[in-house]
Amino acid sequence: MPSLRKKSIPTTRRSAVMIRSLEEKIRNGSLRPGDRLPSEKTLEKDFGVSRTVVREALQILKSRGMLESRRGSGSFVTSPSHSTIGNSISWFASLQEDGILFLELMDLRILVETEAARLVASGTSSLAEIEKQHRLMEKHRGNPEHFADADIEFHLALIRASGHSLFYEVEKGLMNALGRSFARSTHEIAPERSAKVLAEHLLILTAIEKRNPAAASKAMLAHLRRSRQNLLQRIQSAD
Amino acid sequence: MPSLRKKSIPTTRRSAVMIRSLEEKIRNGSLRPGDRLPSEKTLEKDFGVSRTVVREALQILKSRGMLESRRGSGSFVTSPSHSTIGNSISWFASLQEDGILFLELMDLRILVETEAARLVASGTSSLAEIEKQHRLMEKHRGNPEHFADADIEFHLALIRASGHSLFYEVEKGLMNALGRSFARSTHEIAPERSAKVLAEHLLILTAIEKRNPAAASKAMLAHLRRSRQNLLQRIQSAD
DNA sequence: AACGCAATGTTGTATGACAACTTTTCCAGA
DNA sequence: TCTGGAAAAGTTGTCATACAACATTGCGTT
Repeated sequence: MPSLRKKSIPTTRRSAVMIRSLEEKIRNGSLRPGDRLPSEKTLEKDFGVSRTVVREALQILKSRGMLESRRGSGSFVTSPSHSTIGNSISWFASLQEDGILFLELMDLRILVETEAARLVASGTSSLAEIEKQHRLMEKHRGNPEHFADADIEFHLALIRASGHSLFYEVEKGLMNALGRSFARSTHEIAPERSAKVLAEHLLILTAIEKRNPAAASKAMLAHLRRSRQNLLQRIQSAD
Repeated sequence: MPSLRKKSIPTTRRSAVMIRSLEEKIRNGSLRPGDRLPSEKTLEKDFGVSRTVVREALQILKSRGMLESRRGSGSFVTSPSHSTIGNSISWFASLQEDGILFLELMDLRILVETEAARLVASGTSSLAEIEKQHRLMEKHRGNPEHFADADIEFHLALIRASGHSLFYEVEKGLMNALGRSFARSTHEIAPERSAKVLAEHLLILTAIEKRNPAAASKAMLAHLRRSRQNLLQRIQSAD
């Protein structure tokens, strides 16, 4: 059992210098989103490494969401909107099988959405999309699957309307992580529950339409707190 | 989900099925943190693919922080402690050079830290680490660099004390993304400013020590709002 | 038993080849 | 000249093989 702080500084991987170089070029703007990178063969020569290393470096940047490759065409710098935040939140959630982490996800969701509701009510942006999703939910009251979808879309539309791009990215990630394992169990919600959800949504929507930030955030807080409570019960009953 | 079927599904990558399989084994516990994966040669045969594909799959899992490889030894499942949430937030922030995004990062920071302060004050966890960082800040009042470091550590320690692992991960990412462009300009803070920071921190700390959640979150909110205001001014003056 | 050291196992890198797909080029025909 | 379309060239995806760099195992000598 060595593990005694040996000098074993793991020889810097050849791909690392390449990654730093490419990152720098992206950061300082000489490679901008949408641009095509030099071909792998070219990069091979530029950096004096084998294609193995080139592909490894590109792979790492791809899984960070900075690049994407299209077969036959090339590798391109992507815009950061392709939520890698969401992916990492999902991964963060994936390892804990105890439900505690889901509660933590819900905690963050409460913070973000409550603030977003306040922002929307304070602002002047169009509420058409939110109202549309609300009507959709009423329409699909009988269909649990569509109802749940519209529910998610309602919340996402609200955050979009807040104009806060980071909140939106985070929320997408949270929804994704929460949704996967809980959407199914949400399918079997009783009719009286969906009525309750609709009523709470209506409260939020009304407050926003009246441009009342305090009421909007309060209504959202109440709605999500109840959601969190449901989640908690489900987790405890599962143990 | 608006399934916009792209024309011609571009052939699922061979590595994808491998990734899903390994992810599943990690998730259901048949591969646990610390365990060694089968060798690449073995995986080659198990999945019927070339080593290229095996290495690509492993690489993706590595950059998600799920695995690490040691040359000559093998690939091992890592504990999810160092999550990649921070990296993706940094990346999200890296491309926007207009300061708007920094404000958004600050917005999220305000939400998370305000809530964390409330949690710490409500709980019973030890405050030793927070107090230690506070004393460090006082000690380094004259040294802007060390002062800024201790400042960051103060806030991180506070969130650690809240016991909320997701908040902590998010905060680390935010600090990292904010810190880079923020820390430098913070170097030149005037002495009266550092005094103000210390006073505000003391307010927070006192409220927490008195186990007064409302006061703690209020003090934190005031502190960070002022920080945000500073950031805003600096951005506007830079334009 | 303790130590030294070779054999073996594993990941990292290089090289070459072909498959799958996209973009460009160029030529025949109108 | 212009157009259509097929050939050509370019690019990423995958396979196969070989060796280098490093770690671990196990055997044989002391």
